[in-house]
Amino acid sequence: MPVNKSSTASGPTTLNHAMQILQITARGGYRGASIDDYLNALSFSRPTLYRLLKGLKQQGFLRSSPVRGRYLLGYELLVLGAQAGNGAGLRDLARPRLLALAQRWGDSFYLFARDGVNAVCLEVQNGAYPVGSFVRATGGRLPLGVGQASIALLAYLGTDERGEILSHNAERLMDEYAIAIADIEAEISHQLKHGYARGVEGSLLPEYSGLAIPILDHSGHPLGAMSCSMLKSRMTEDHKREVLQGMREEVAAMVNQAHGLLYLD
Amino acid sequence: MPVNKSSTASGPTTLNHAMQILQITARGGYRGASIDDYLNALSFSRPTLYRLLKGLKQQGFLRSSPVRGRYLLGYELLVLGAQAGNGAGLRDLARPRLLALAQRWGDSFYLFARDGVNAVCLEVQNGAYPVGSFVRATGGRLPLGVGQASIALLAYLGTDERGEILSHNAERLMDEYAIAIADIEAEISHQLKHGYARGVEGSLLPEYSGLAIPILDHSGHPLGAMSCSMLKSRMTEDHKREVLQGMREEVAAMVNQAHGLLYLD
DNA sequence: GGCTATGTCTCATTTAGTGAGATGAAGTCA
DNA sequence: TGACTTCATCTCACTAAATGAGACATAGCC
Repeated sequence: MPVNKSSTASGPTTLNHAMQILQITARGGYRGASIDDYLNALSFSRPTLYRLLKGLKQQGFLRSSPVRGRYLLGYELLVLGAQAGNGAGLRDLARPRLLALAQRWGDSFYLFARDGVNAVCLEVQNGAYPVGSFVRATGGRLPLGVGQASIALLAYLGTDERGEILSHNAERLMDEYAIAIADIEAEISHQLKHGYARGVEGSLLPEYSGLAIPILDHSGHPLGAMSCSMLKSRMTEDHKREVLQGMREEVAAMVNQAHGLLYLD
Repeated sequence: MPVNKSSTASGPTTLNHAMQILQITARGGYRGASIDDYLNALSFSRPTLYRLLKGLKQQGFLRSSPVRGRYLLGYELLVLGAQAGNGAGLRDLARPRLLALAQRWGDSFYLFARDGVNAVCLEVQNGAYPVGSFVRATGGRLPLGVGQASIALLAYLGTDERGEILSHNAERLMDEYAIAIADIEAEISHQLKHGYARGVEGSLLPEYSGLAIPILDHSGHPLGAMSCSMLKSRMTEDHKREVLQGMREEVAAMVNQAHGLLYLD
């Protein structure tokens, strides 16, 4: 199967080839990809494949698996990824705060940012209580609309932009998550009215519930969202109020710290 | 200044150019890089630079900063990086165990893997007690020789390979960390004799101490190392014994789980 | 020791990326 | 508002540099 039929792939072909290789490798998970995986999915010749594999290995973007003939993603990606997740310095600011929240309340707390039509998880801190979540770890990506953090992010975008995103995601939201656009819009209203998001109930994870609040810059644009997730049975009114309060305090402190850093040259 | 004079950069030039761009961007931290940063450090023309920037942006490897004319690392790197850190599935196996250890003992626990002449941090779980560490987060990299996890990794490599790594790192270890090769070798002996590593005391972080144990596959090769870090004052004999025991149990369980997964096709 | 699949090499071909400079677009500051 | 600076794109000729075909080498495996 082709790698990503929707990618319009205009740049230098070598670059596209290289990225396709990385995507195919990533798709193999911890087992990586084999030569045949590449050759089946790619449109260029074997020597070229090997040339690119070699180049990517030298750059640290790939490494060879202990199993001969298989390739894994290289640790350079991990290093760059760690940097990438720290957009606007948000992650560094959030990490200790998520930890504090998780330790205090025992629930699991998340930092999300917008990534095009998706929400991407920049940081997770699990608490002592067991939890189910759409993302298992840093780097997890969800279509905007799924999960409470999505709502918090969507709510503070321009109406037109939000509309584009939602119509782009509509089919996927319905098919994969059984979430309707109208319900998302209702929750966005709730977010705007009450200052926090609850997420739309879809077909997945029915026994879990969550909360999210946006992280806004001085001009009201969303830098990210902090969210939490817990078993529904834990979400009493009292607990909800307490956790929300805790999250609000941490986010307020973060934004304070951030204003000293952001947008400065 | 040039990006990386030591990298022999042989593959397709476009690929190298692209990777240089990513490295320069990463070097800018959360502020990213500006056009001039690129043009000063690179050897190709401005149109080419823009072409590559465009291509990298389309692939999600870069995104433009809210500040016009600056570029940040893209979230695709975060996603791939998360995958890359899960080599052999180790990270997924380790995460809940690190969390359990951190919650139980309050210290900070780490998962490391070897990355050439470096050790790379695949996962961190901080505990309730404050801690100083060489790596602040996932993706942190240290020259092998620094930190207790390094010792645990080095100890189970072949003698010749270990020698190459150490002589490669020797200068840096001395200059940046005030660590001598002889001391590292002494700690390696300790690791081999007692089954755990303590790390070599260098010039940095004198008030912290740590422990590490290797994660070995069936043939005795190191897949990674689990380590912990704590204030020296917390490292009583009792606490040390308990924590070591806890780590050993978790690692044993991990390896058990892993053997079902590793090297299978 | 043969077998299969991985990885490398050579070389002619020409695609496809490149540079120089001009042009357009987007902010910025007076 | 309008001049100015810097970012970003475009055009086009050029040739460097990536490519493909197929032969060759190497490693693991039975």
